[in-house]
Amino acid sequence: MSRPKTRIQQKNSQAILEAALDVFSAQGFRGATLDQIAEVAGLSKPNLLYYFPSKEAIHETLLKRLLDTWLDPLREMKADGDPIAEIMTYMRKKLELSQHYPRESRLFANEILQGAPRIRFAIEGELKDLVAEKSKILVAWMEAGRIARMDPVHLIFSIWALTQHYADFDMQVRAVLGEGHDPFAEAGGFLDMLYQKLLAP
Amino acid sequence: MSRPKTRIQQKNSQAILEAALDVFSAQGFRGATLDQIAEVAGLSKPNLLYYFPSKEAIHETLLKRLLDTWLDPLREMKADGDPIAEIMTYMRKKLELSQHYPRESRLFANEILQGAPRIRFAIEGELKDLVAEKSKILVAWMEAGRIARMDPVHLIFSIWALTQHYADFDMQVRAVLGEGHDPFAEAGGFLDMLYQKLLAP
DNA sequence: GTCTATACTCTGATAGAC
DNA sequence: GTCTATCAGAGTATAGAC
Repeated sequence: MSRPKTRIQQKNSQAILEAALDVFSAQGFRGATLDQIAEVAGLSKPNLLYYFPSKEAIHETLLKRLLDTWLDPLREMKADGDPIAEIMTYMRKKLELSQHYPRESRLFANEILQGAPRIRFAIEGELKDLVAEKSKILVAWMEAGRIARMDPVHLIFSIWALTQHYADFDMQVRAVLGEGHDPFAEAGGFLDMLYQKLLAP
Repeated sequence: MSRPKTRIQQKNSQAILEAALDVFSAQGFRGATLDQIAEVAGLSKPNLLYYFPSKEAIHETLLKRLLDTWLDPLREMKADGDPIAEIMTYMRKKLELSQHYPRESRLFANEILQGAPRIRFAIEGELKDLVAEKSKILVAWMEAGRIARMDPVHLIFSIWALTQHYADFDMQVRAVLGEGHDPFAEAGGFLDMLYQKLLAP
């Protein structure tokens, strides 16, 4: 994708991606239509295809942008910090992503649910490597007796599962809680408590 | 839906639902096509529509069947049992559902991700009521000092999130773990340990 | 750069023969 | 009950005027 040069191109490209994120995350790739995206973006359908060669290309661009945002919090977990604080911070940042970027979370969930046809390479490469790297740090902390011993990869899975649940299953969470709840605030307290107990050496 | 009478009708209806579960769970509602379902079921497309009036009807039938299976383990959690054993059993049964019925889990996940357009009524009614009922039991156990105090609804959410993750994100789990792992066996051990620590009074 | 018009394909559903 | 043929609508993408 060549980078747009004029200000109008920048603006329209952004509007398209923003609209596409709305629609793809809510309807899935096949469920989304260019008509919907064009309407949300305030452009005509052919104009959409002036900026991106295809529906597929829009989707691919979104997934690429997403991945970095998604992995950053884990990248920031450092071996020389306080183990429990580092893990709690990671969990908190993932929960904040769920809260503030639920569309991105659902876009990702849709993609993985369907076997990750478009980002399999990144899952099997970048993501797997990053988890392996951070698992070593976790194991070192365990061996130093600073956190409880457990499978480090499943510990990471647990953080993904527990935080993404609040974005991906938002509809269910809110329906079950009923009115007068702040799901993310409550989740923050609950998960703090959970990981304090789980990690204590 | 009137119940089929002949053996052939029984058999074909079952084959269609089985095939549809395959396709809907992997592709989502919009992503699935009647052609795909017909091919997997070994029938012609018009023949499919002889048994079910529409694509929508097939999907609806699947979701209806799913819901009972999905709620049964929670229904079985009894106030007069041993609190920790009851909760552990519930978690284990949910994990077994993820392991043995991953397609059902993904069908459900697809539906919730997209705002549960077709089962919203059941989420807001049956499911919400069941969770409220079981939350009372959990709170009673907490007040009796038999398990640690915490938000009972988020405790239930945590079980859903942690167990369904292994079905819904199966592709990611396996990719990150790499070869030579049994995700569900490892998850079982990890989650046992997690909930022992979390629930201890 | 943007729009109208349109080509072409896919897909859900129906008609009607057997 | 099952099949072939086919319709109608939706949806992606392109042509070409402005």
